[in-house]
Amino acid sequence: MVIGSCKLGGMLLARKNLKRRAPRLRDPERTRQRLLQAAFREVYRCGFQSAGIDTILAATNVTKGALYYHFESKEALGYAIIEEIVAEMTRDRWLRPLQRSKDEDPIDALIGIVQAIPARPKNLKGGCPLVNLAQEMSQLDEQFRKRLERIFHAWQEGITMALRRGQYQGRVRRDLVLEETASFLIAMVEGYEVLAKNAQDAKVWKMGVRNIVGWLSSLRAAGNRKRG
Amino acid sequence: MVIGSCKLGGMLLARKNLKRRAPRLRDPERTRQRLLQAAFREVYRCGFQSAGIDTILAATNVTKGALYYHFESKEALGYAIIEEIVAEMTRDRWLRPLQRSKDEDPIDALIGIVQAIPARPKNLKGGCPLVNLAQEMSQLDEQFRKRLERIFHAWQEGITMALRRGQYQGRVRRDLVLEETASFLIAMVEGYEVLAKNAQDAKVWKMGVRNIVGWLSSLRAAGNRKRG
DNA sequence: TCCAAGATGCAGACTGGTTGGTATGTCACA
DNA sequence: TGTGACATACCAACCAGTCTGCATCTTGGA
Repeated sequence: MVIGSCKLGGMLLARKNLKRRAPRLRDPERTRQRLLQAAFREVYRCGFQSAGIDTILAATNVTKGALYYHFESKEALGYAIIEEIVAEMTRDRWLRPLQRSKDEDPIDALIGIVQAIPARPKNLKGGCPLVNLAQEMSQLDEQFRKRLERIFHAWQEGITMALRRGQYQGRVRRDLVLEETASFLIAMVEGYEVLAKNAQDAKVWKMGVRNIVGWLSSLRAAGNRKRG
Repeated sequence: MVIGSCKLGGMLLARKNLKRRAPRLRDPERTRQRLLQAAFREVYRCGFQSAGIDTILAATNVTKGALYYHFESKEALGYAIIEEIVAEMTRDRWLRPLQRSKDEDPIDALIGIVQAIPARPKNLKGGCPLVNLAQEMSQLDEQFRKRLERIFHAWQEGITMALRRGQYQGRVRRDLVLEETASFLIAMVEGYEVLAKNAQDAKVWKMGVRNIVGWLSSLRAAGNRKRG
């Protein structure tokens, strides 16, 4: 909804209000953001190929001219969704929390992250935007695939680095191939998201979280057992 | 290609040749099968929504009249793909091998099955047909979702029963909740298929298989350790 | 055994609606 | 007064689905 209005936007708005009273006529950056957000929602609902330009426009009260002024084509719009929204979501949910947990146990951090993944019906039914797009487009459009691949890579790298820190701290088992362990975690999370999406049942997701958390606990180093 | 011509078709053909020389004019079941196979391939390539009826027809040299004689609508065609092709693939790759391995170690059987999942570039890029359809359609069409759900359920049930047998035989750990363990395995397989599909790299898939196999080995009962 | 007649299986032109994209005009703003 | 930021009418392509017509097959009766 209003998620898109970032701090920068607010600042620009304030600056304008000092100069002129005109509140928000001709605010191209805002228009672009609204289009992006609406496009993301539409793509999240129907997939990229079936997402309708007209539907996006109807949802934003923006006209076609404006859209094609800001984005060269439907594909370009898709690329922007990946790079500016999907990538940001991954950073927000995974990478930053992992970086913030500098001195904590990375396994605790990962458990917290997995448990914090929202289980609202809307998210459940919609699945993971990253997986949705990868599933649909990676085979059809190399441009899509490369951009998605970057996100996957960053995701895996973030987990790997956190686990490496944990190894140095003696909290994570030494016998693990960390890159593979990170991929394994990602595969589990995505796999369960697919299952839950199809089942449309929060229980399925909760079961998944339980099992993933159990598996994560098994990564602790010998002296780091917390609870059964 | 010619997979669709089943034994029944051959028998009918023989019978016909006795009556008249006409080789295969007017063979409705064969026509239906060819349409189904071509439709499956097209849906596998582009997704259901973006699959074009005309493309399917072009691939089969069948006309629109024939298609809409055999299938009420595009959706009906999709349902048939799920129930007759995708479900069959699951039975073929998972359920029957598990049933066949009656007296063997079910964990060995599962390892064999996972390792036997083809890693050809075509399959890698295309991903798992079941997941593809679930990912795309389960949220948009309840009819699709229900049919896919049945397959998932049968899949999970098949694994659960195999593991239960293993428990009776003392080959599988007693502390497992088998239904959850089965779902966990499915989630892992699907998750890695998504990763491999996006990476388009056989190494990713092989790594996945290694890790899944390792995890499967950890399900063995104490007296059933085979190797590292 | 043969033929008539209805049913089956299919051919292919056609349609109405939707789609991404464009061309041109216009208004705000610096 | 020019350029940035739109608005709107328009278009060609596409797409699922339909309709009519026709060949082939099956069936029932003589």
